[in-house]
Amino acid sequence: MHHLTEQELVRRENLNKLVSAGIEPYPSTTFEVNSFAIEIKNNFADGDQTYQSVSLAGRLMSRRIMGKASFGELQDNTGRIQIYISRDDICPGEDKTLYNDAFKKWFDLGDFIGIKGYAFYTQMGECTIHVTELKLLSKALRPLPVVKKDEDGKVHDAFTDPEQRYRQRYVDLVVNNHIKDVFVKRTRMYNSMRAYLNAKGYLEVETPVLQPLYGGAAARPFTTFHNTLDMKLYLRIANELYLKRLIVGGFDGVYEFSKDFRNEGMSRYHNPEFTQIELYVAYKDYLWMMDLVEEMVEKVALDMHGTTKVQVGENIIDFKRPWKRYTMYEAIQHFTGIDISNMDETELRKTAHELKVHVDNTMGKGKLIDEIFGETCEGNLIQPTFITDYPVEMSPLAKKHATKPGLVERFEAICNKKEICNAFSELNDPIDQRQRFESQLELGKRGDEEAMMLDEDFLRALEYGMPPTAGLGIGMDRLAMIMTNQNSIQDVLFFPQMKPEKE
RNA sequence: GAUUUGGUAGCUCAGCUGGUAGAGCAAUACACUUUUAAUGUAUGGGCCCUGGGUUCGAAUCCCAGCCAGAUCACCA
Repeated sequence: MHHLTEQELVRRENLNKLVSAGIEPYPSTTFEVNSFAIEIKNNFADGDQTYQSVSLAGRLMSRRIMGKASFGELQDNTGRIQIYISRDDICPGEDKTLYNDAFKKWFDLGDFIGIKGYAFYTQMGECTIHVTELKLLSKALRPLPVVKKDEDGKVHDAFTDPEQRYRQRYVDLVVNNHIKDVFVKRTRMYNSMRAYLNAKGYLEVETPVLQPLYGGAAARPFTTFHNTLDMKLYLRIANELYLKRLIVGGFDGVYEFSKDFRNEGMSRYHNPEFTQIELYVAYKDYLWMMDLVEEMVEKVALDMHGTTKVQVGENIIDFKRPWKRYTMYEAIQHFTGIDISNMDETELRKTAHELKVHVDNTMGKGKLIDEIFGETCEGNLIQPTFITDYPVEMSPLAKKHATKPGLVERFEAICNKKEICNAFSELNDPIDQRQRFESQLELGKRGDEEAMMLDEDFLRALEYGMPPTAGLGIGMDRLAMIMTNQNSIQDVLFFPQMKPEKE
């Protein structure tokens, strides 16, 4: 129990006084709500016979007491509306306790109240509820930050400290009502994608979070332990290998919104747990998948904003199809003027030095190309752009390119300088897949902590035969950042991971 | 991890080259029946992040640490 502040003590005293007066501070009750703040404000016109018997519930967020009458603001799920309370309306009899003592002294800002009354316009022209019945629904024992707007609309005492906002998101949501919009939009984004994929007939599935072997991506995992099985388990870093098993099993299209966990650094783009959607569709390849991504993301933008154009920071990003497409070699040539498509490792290393790209001796050909691309191209790609045909060394789960040796059939979509999706024609040749795993094991032995594990059961599944399959992963948090114009992943997660709060 | 900025009342923040801790809002008390950042009068409220040091004296200067933000590098 922390030390109580003066204001917390006052609120506890107020609670006791309410109880003494026979007013239950936490009544067990339902309160029938028939209207909402913003709905009334948007629809009520002076003189209308509508909204003459309304019932609302929410927090009391401000109070202006003028003797026997008071104004205040009630904040419900939709927003705020002014309320007008006159003593003799809520206390028609001799007993004025509810107004004189309870409302004026013992209620506090932040308390949940239920009101009944009728809408009207004040002399100042503000849509207001004239309260005829007032009921305390739940007492608040801690003071909320009081954020105010002056007559020019300028905000005072804004609750902006990011640490407090993230740690006490409940306060952030109450006080900074616009924060809700970000999360409502995020859910709308999920709904839009679900609707799109369901309409195509793909099945939403669930696969294990606790995995005896982790796989499907290059990343360091979290480990945990199962007592009864007496075994080490990993929290998944991707769900790719399980979804492909389902394609082996005969589903033509499966997808999963997957909460994944990676034990790596944190930044404004990285949270230890994050969400991806992964989609696998049988009898398709990566070129087909590229069309799907364009179509789906364009639809998401339309569903969320009513237009394909989305403001992100200082840029307007247009998701209208078709998006630009470059092979990785073309992109590098486009932004540096250098054609690296026929270079060997030595020439690539020399080129990297000339371009002032930081490389080291452990890097092979594929990694060198990837570094050159990342340094010279990514930062230039604001509008959604597909980059295709990656070096095979970087893509142990992707199918070798049908016509281009050393490359795989893979693409990423880059948008606002960041990767938003990664997709390929899935490697379904079990012998090739085993060799790729084995070269990953070699990397692991050399100290690469992100190297993949060899998954015998996954190979067994492939040996039973997997149809040609296109696979896709989209970082939902990254996409949400773009679609809601937020600068940090913490702003699109309700509860971003934080260090423990000190006492 | 590197660089950098910050941590003072419930909230937002002042506090200069060291000299008794400040404002607005919130809270408490009183007044006020159409206000709206309500108003007026009065009142209370502080481990100045933590620990060392310099000094007669530290919120302030120095060192170390903790926490957080921003930028950069790597994984989505």
